[in-house]
Amino acid sequence: MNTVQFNRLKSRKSQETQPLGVKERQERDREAVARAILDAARDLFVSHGYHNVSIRKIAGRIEYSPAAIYSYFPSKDDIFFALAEEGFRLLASSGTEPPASGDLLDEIRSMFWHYYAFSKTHPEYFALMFIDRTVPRISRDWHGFEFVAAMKQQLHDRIQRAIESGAFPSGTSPHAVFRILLTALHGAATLRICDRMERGEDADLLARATLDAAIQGLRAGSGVNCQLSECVDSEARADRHDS
Amino acid sequence: MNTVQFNRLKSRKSQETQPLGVKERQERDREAVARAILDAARDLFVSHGYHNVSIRKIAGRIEYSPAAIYSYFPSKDDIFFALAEEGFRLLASSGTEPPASGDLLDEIRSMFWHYYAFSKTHPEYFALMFIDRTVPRISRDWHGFEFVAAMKQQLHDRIQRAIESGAFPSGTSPHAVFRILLTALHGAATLRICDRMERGEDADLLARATLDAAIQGLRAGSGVNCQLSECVDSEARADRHDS
DNA sequence: TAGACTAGTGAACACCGTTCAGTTCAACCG
DNA sequence: CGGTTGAACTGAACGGTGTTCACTAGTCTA
Repeated sequence: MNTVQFNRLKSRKSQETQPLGVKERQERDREAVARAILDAARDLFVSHGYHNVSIRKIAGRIEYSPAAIYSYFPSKDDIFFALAEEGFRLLASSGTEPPASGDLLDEIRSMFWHYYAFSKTHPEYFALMFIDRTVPRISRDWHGFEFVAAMKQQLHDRIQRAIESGAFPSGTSPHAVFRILLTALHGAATLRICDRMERGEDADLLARATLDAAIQGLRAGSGVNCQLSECVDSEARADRHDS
Repeated sequence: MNTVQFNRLKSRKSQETQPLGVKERQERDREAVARAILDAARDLFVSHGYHNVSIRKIAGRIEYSPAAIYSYFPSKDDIFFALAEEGFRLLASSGTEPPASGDLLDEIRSMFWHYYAFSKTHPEYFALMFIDRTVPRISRDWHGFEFVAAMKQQLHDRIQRAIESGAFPSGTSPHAVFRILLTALHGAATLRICDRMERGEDADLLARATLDAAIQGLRAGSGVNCQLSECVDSEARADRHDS
């Protein structure tokens, strides 16, 4: 069953024939159970790891039968997708506030560092959001979250200002800086989470060194004009019109 | 059953009471079947993706019962570990030959690029080797492969020579360069494989830009003296004694 | 109060990794 | 040659997975 059909099923009885309050209470009940399912799923996957979460265990924890879950979520993947959205919200909500240290470059560094820090404090969320390949919807749809776009915009703006202040060579694409730094840190984060560090290697040090090297390289003029994606074009054009 | 017990089981009948040739033939047969199992597993996992490989499907493909597999491999994880080793051998065998272009920096760049190229030509191998979190042995044991160490040593040497030639600031740790560049490219490779690129983004361009930025940053002196891991110490000391 | 509708269940289906008693059969020994 | 051994292999099972569906119990509407 696809999501459209499922949503139709959820609100099949939408003619307002009930006295006021009944439908609302039913809706509240539904939402409470749905939330309980997500809470149980989150508990399991945060503490026991992201595999090891089964429909039956979730159902057991909320004392429902496994089949009941399926009238709240069309599939296990959708539960994980909802958790991923939760993760993105978590990342965005804790990462939007820059430290306002005065030094633009330091601010940028610490905002990117936040991405890596998130991978440490919420490894299971991070794995689900950025590494998992079993829930196709995540890789397809995560760019659609508006709070992710907002976070990205904040970083873009700050990078733009850094370019204007001369921290990066003029003509540098803010989006390219954004993607390159994120990619570098993403490497460090995934190496750590997937347990591919060398023996005795300090993950934080490697992450820091890789981020510093990438920033330094960009300041030195690497990738100044590279057009990494189509949307760079439009965003860059918009930026140019704005300023 | 652990591996030691399993190996003992494999060669339990090792008293030479048979006429010459019989034991050899039996051993050859065993190896042929083991190879057939790995071939079937590889076929399935290269073409149908790394999940979607089940013992029952492997058994079906070689027309054995699922239980038969377990007298050749102690568990499914061990089959995947054998495939991962195959992958590391593949990566090392195709990556040891540097292009000898004359420019040391270009040689280094292209040897690292080979890592990223491997992630494109053998995505399932790459995912199993560097991303998978379900087969603990891989993350634990892959550093032990001697051909991996050899490949690493080659890169270390080349980086060392680049430092001596002035391409990187003197005092730069070859191991730090190695890890930082690998981390940066690893980010690009995993973003691509896990399908977390932006819409319309060119993965190769991002990888190239990230690698270039990191190289440029290291040339500019970022991370010159950072000690990323314990073995850096010993290796760096050995290097110093060598030269 | 009769009918409609909903949430929830139990049982089933088709998979999965793994184990084990039992069969088959080639190789060995007397 | 006949009997014995032992390895290879199988079928069936165990406990697990995601998912579906006929059905029940119970609440709300008319």
